[in-house]
Amino acid sequence: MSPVEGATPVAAAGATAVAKGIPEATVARLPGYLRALNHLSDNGVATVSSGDLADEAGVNPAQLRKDLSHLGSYGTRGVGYSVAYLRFQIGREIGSAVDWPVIIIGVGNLGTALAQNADFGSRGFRVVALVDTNSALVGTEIDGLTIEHQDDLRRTLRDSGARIAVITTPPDSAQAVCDELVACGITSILNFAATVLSAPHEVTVRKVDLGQELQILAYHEQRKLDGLWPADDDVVAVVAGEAP
Amino acid sequence: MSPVEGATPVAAAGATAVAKGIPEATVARLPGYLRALNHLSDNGVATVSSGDLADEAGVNPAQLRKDLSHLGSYGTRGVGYSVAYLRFQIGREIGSAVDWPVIIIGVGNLGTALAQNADFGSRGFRVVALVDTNSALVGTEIDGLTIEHQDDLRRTLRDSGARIAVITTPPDSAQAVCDELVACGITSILNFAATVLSAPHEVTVRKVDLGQELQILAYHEQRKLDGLWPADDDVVAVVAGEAP
DNA sequence: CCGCATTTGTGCACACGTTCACAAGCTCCT
DNA sequence: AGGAGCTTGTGAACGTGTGCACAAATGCGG
Ligand SMILES: NC(=O)c1ccc[n+]([C@@H]2O[C@H](COP(=O)([O-])OP(=O)(O)OC[C@H]3O[C@@H](n4cnc5c(N)ncnc54)[C@H](O)[C@@H]3O)[C@@H](O)[C@H]2O)c1
Ligand SMILES: NC(=O)c1ccc[n+]([C@@H]2O[C@H](COP(=O)([O-])OP(=O)(O)OC[C@H]3O[C@@H](n4cnc5c(N)ncnc54)[C@H](O)[C@@H]3O)[C@@H](O)[C@H]2O)c1
Repeated sequence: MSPVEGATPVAAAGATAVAKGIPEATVARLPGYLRALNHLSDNGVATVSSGDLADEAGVNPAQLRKDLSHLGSYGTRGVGYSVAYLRFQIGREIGSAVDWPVIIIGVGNLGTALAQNADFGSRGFRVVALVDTNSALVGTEIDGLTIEHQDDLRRTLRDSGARIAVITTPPDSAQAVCDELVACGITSILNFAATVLSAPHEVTVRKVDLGQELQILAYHEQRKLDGLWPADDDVVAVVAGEAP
Repeated sequence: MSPVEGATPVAAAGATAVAKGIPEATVARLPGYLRALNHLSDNGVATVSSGDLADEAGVNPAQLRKDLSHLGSYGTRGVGYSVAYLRFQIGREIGSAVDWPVIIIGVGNLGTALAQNADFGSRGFRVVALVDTNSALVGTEIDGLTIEHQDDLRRTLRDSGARIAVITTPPDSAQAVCDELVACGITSILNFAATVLSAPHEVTVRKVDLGQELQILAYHEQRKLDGLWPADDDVVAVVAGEAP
């Protein structure tokens, strides 16, 4: 589309896309597309059609094309999308080009599992700090990272340069931890505690509630057992990550 | 509303509500209301208005009322909702009245954390079986539960009576595990592996992808850093769990 | 017994998200 | 060079979700 576009995908990179307004629903699906593209790339696929990519990502082909159209026209009619180029463009758009530094607050069962999870690295994130209040934990190491005390949060944040915080404390402490993080300038929080966090509107807060997910499953399971199934014909295979 | 309504909420229980069609978006919020109600109940609150409950659950009051109206008319105009009664009704609707038996496939970092998580019990779920392929793990115990071998899946499912399966295996194995579960009659699956699972449409599959959540956060964080913030005035504090 | 303050339940309008259907554009083959 | 066969990008229809605004209903105090 641009006058000169080399074989190397990097050439035609513009500013951060349309600069404004990618629908939230689209943003929520872009990571899925990126994962699908990585998978295809690993298998040596160089070009992919919207249909095939949509299958891999588990969405409707029209939806995929509309989503991608919000980033720009990166496909070629009659051919499809260059896997490498599209991967680069989506990666740039959602900021997976850089390695985001992440801090984990609350190194219990879940916090430890997250800290040891190798998956994060391949997705563009790096755990750079661990914080807890339990003095028995402070000072010990996980994967070469020393656990710091919650009282030193501000210093730990400054030293590590973390930009995204993950809260894995018990629900009671979550709001207090959130307030402290916000006071220290953190504006992106992922919360695993089963509480609604209130934060200033410029702070992005996302929640992952396992219990909630199970309860939604239980609702559907109960309906099936109640014999209301398969009374109607609508699709029930639901894949959620954000809201349906 | 019903002619005779005793102090004990159990009296007026009908069939499974309107029997059909509670919007999916509402279903996704009901667990949150239930949690809020439990919290209020713990604090000795007996009656609550839609405004207060909405605050606790982090939603719009009108939304809350509309959601609840799908279950029936359980409030009293001029007064509000009985915490105990509403809790009972929502619990019955989403099936949290019973203790759902859960099986966890893949007892690694994450699977172990989930198995040890006491939260589940209080939300109406009980881990009744653990399965793995790693022979070093099979036979060992976690919280009094012996880890079974994946090859004995069918027998383990039958013996434990599990109705909901949680997949915490590496992504490569997830689809195979899913297929086996479906073949054994499981119709509700929660998947933590970063893959899109394909299953028959009568099987409900939900996905939790931490990497995806972080990437969505990273997108917003990048926009803030890019100085596109606070250029516009719209709300950005997003709380997700399902999808929008 | 009546009027007032309060809160629910819901009709309605709007915004957002999804899917269809098709013109525009590309490649390849003859 | 030209047409056949695909595939993208997008306008338009449709469906779902959200939030306002208000009538209906309840309790209370005088
Ligand atoms: N483990 C799971 O599988 C799971 C599943 C669903 C939800 N959750 C939720 O995730 C959260 C963590 O779960 P967990 O199993 O790891 O709990 P956990 O009790 O094992 O760990 C909590 C950790 O947080 C630390 N902590 C407490 N207060 C703190 C504070 N103010 N600042 C810093 N650290 C603090 C504790 O010392 C402890 O190490 C809980 O809210 C739980 O409900 C966990
Ligand atoms: N640990 C985390 O915090 C985290 C975060 C995000 C995503 N995930 C995802 O969750 C999944 C599990 O993560 P983890 O850290 O626990 O990994 P892990 O490697 O620690 O555990 C995986 C377990 O699954 C078992 N397993 C492998 N194949 C199996 C099969 N066919 N049947 C039964 N069991 C099998 C392995 O023996 C192992 O015990 C992965 O897909 C990972 O990407 C984990």
